[in-house]
Amino acid sequence: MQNAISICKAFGDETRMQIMLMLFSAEELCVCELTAALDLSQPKISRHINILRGANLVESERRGQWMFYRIASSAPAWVDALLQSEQTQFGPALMRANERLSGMASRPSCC
Amino acid sequence: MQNAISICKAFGDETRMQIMLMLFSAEELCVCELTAALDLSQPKISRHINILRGANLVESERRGQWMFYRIASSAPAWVDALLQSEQTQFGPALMRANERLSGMASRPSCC
DNA sequence: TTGATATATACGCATATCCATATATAATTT
DNA sequence: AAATTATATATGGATATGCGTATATATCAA
Repeated sequence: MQNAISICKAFGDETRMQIMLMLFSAEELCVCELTAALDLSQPKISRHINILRGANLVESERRGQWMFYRIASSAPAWVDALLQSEQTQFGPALMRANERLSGMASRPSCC
Repeated sequence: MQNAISICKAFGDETRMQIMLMLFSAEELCVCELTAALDLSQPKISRHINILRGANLVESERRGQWMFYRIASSAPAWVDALLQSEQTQFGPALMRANERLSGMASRPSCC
């Protein structure tokens, strides 16, 4: 499914909204980075990321042992507008998440 | 609640998406018009309209025995973009709904 | 007040969703 | 191959959501 209803269902959960907002501001993150940033369990992140993938909201790419996720380029334009608008509302929580991300030990530095 | 998560939850259901699309194209409709247009039971329409109201997506106004609903002016801009985009996808179904609405006997002709 | 029409809500049930925990798979390193 | 790290999935249980039917409330007309 790639229709608006599935997309809205995907956005209708705080964890998934937070994941999307993190990907929106960071371009690309792996599961362990999201786990650290949002201070949530790894299975929880994986499970929710999978739902976002089912709604075609994120694309994945394996690089070594890491799975990197980013917002799908095929997402409708209003998704961008939504995230832009929410970035403001979620401000404080997002700040804290980004601080945790910065403070993360041994961040997968890419290749 | 008036945040994006509640709004997305509200949009994450086909009946509610259809109601919103009808209101988007018709400006203002009462429950019995929605019931006829979408060919759904009255309690079902009422129940879903109430959820839309809880998400601050619609405003209501009683006029005589009828309750008229329209899309809330306070809705975020991306809601408009979403509906505009969905209007295209839902095309055929919306056409049929509007035909049923036109064919409705004794439509509440206002005031 | 009685009856008719429009709308809202309550109830019981089926299904979906979310969670925490445990475990499986996959890539990497030694 | 064995150990380690990263990620995905399975399981059981709690809560939420949606549905149909029945009923309550509200407005109007007579």
